[in-house]
Amino acid sequence: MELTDRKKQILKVVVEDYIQTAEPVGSKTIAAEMGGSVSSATIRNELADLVELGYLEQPHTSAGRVPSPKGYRLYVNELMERQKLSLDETEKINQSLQLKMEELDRVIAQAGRAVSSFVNYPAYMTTVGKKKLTARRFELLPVDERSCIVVMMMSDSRVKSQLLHLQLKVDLDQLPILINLLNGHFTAIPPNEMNERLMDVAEQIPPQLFLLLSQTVSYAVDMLEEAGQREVITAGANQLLKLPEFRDADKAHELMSFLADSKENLPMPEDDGPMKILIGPENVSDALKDTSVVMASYDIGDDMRGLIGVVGPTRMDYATVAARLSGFADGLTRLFGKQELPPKEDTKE
Amino acid sequence: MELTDRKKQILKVVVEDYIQTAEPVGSKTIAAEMGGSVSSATIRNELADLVELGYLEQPHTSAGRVPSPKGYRLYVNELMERQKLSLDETEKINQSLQLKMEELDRVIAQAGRAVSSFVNYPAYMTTVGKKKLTARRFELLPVDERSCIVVMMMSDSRVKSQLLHLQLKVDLDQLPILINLLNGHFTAIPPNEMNERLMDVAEQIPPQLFLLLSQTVSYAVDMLEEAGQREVITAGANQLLKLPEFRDADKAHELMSFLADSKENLPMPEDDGPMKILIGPENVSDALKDTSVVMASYDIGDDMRGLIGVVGPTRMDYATVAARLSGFADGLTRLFGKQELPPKEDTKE
DNA sequence: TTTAGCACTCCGGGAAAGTGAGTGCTAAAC
DNA sequence: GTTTAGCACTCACTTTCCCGGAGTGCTAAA
Repeated sequence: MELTDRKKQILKVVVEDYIQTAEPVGSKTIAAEMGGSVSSATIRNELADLVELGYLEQPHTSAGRVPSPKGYRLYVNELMERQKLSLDETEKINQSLQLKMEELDRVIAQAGRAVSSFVNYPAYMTTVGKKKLTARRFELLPVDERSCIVVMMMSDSRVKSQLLHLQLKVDLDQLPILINLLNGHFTAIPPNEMNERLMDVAEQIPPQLFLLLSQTVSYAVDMLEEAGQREVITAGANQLLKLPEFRDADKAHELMSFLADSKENLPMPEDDGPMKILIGPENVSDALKDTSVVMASYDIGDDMRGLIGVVGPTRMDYATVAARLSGFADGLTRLFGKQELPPKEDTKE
Repeated sequence: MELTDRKKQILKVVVEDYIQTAEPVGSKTIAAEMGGSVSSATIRNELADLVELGYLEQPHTSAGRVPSPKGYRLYVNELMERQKLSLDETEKINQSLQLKMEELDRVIAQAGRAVSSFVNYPAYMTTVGKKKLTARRFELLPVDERSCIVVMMMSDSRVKSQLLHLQLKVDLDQLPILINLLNGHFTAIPPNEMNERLMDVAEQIPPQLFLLLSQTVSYAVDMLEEAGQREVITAGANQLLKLPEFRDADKAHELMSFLADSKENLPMPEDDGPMKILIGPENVSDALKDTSVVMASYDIGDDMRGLIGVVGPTRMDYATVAARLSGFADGLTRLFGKQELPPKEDTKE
């Protein structure tokens, strides 16, 4: 059953007023805000209906009205005006994304901080990739007879490297053999198969080479597994404390702890479009039951996507947050698009 | 003027009781805790003296006593019993330091989280190194004609690498020339001199090689500067909210914001031993004026030291925190000592 | 269907009063 | 001189009570 236009307009006013003030909104205020075309008594009748229908709630008998999650949902879906970013804001976003291309994690972390301080709510960020990460190419660079550098290029074109200290001296002439072995047998396979593969090739080479090989492979496995698993970082949790709904230390603590160590259970958009909003009880995690989350995703390249989420009270300024967040998402897509380097022939598996 | 033994004992009881309860301590409680050898009236006389001398404070006329910073200082210097870690605790610390040797930053961050959750206060971590970071060795690995991998080993033996996308095609045969150039002219000099040096060698090579060279050098400069500047990470800020002194959202917010973005102004021990305690107003930063900080440092190797700090209310459990923190510091020293790999002949400059 | 009017509800703040932990002082005991 | 018991006093904290005001729901008129 559709709401009348007037009811919708009233709902909109209630939501927007409540978002600003965090105080229940009374009929008189609404009447004023609607330009005096109707009296407060009329509004009261409408309000009673809206409560009846579940779009609004009344903290107690003689208080104003507060939007319910259902109310927010309707607001977000139909009533909210999609905001455009001002030039100034776009400018600011781009400025905060003037990042040197460093390691991916660091870029994301920095962007996360920028997002959080730009929307004034805590933010979290992570990445998702459909394909399993594999090694694309190995190199071994001799340093001295007791150590060498492993370089591994991964299927997402990131390059990782580390100094390895060898248990045994290795003949430098034999390094090419190892490199061939690595590139021949250990590329394009998922990390969990690498140890098996290691057994397969064990007989083909002399034992002292095998030691270095297994050290290298073990490093590769670690790296791939670590880079492949989604890490969630959060930023700006302290922003919560400015909000009246989190002045209660217990509430704030609960949510902040949740944000601090939830690595897995933060909401992620699996399927649909670039933007998603979860309101209050729509969240699965208990800790988020009376908060809202706005999420956006962006392209990183190589079939990876990045994800930004913003957490706030249900009384969140959805319009502004959504606008700014998608501004950031666009900015990040552009950032990674520009710096996206490599050809990626071999990522089929 | 020295305090009598009894005064000291009373001070100790007050501090330890207050640390536990966060409530002003009364004469009766003290008398009881001292085994009834003296009456509460006697204690009251002593307390009055201790207030007079500035070791204790009285929130208001008819309240119990609370230690002043001066009182805590005496406690920390003389009265506090150096705690030993229980086997169980040592075990836990070691367990939480079972880290794979990954990138330094990540290891430190992880250790920071462990520290924080082990002492139940926020922790911050950073590194300090006396010498300027330089490049020790370069390598270029061709990928295809439009891209190659730069590998740079730094003077602290860390290895960084990245895929570079080339603006111009480069003849693979010429890479060795570049590598020689890099290793000959750009090692063991601080990053800020690299651009000058780049000018110096400009004439020696053909222009299209120069482009790749300058790209590589620019990457090297970025890397060195970034790795050389101390980054401060914080963990467990939410722990604050459990403490009665931070139930006030404004106070908590102030300190948490300070921790979140203070990259420079957190206290660092410059000189002295492995452990340092700053109490309340002994801190320089305003935001820390009524908090205390316990710091420890540990060896990373290659003339770098790591630093762990713990922030809490002046009413901090100094004995326990100090013990656990130094447990961690030892653990980390051992961790880095074990995995310390390389020979370091060339770090002289 | 809208509006004005009115009695009613209930939150929030502030004053008043009671409670109790703890003190400082005095005078006696050791 | 030091310690102790006794006692009146102080002051934060809690509870209770009261009141104003914002906002409601209902009714009756427009």
